[in-house]
Amino acid sequence: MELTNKQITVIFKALCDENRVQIFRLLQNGEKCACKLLEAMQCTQPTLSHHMKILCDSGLVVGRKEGKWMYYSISPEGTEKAVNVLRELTKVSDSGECCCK
Amino acid sequence: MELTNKQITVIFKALCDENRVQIFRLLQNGEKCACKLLEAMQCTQPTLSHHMKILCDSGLVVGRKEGKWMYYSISPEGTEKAVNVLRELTKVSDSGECCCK
DNA sequence: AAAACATATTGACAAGCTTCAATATGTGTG
DNA sequence: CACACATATTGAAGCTTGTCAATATGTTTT
Repeated sequence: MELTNKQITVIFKALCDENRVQIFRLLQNGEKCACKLLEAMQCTQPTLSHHMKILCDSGLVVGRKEGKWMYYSISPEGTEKAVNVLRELTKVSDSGECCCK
Repeated sequence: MELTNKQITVIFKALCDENRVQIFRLLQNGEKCACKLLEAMQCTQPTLSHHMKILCDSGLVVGRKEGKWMYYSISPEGTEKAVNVLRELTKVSDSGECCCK
């Protein structure tokens, strides 16, 4: 299953913002509801909602709705996939020399 | 050695742009000089230079100067570190439940 | 059904990023 | 030393992203 360059950028955009990195740290000890995340973060509710959308789009985080609450957690499948993508993309085959040498 | 949130974003910004993802693909089969990369990419020389700077800043790519040529390659140390950072940041400890539950 | 609550969406503005033309720096060559 | 060449830097334009106030949507409670 090959990903396009575009799809790859979507995954890693999750980690391109300090606030979103902070959200990962908050989610490390398990699922958290949006209200708890909002308490811990220093931003408004719409801003948090925006970041959570980007995180979910990346596949690294999954959301689960329960009544009026929204629970977010780190996706083991998503993160495993991200690690594999990173590994693949940075794997060196070294099958040749550059002509300029 | 703990990284700040900011430092983590610097690493993954390397992979937030389609062109830079493309550059990784070009570097996968070994070190390449800037002129070869420029040939393969569809951008101007200053733009490539800018992307290479971001890639080097991330630590995922290293540059080596030889005469008037600049050779770039994927850094095994940098990529290993990035994988570890990604693993650490997305590791779930699951040491508690959210209060809202 | 209305009120209270949690989260999402919209629209606007500011900050940051990508891109290029022009120019600068540094290296080898005649 | 002057010229050609490879790459880097600067400055400006356009696009994208992050942020917030205001508002909308959907859920529970009274």
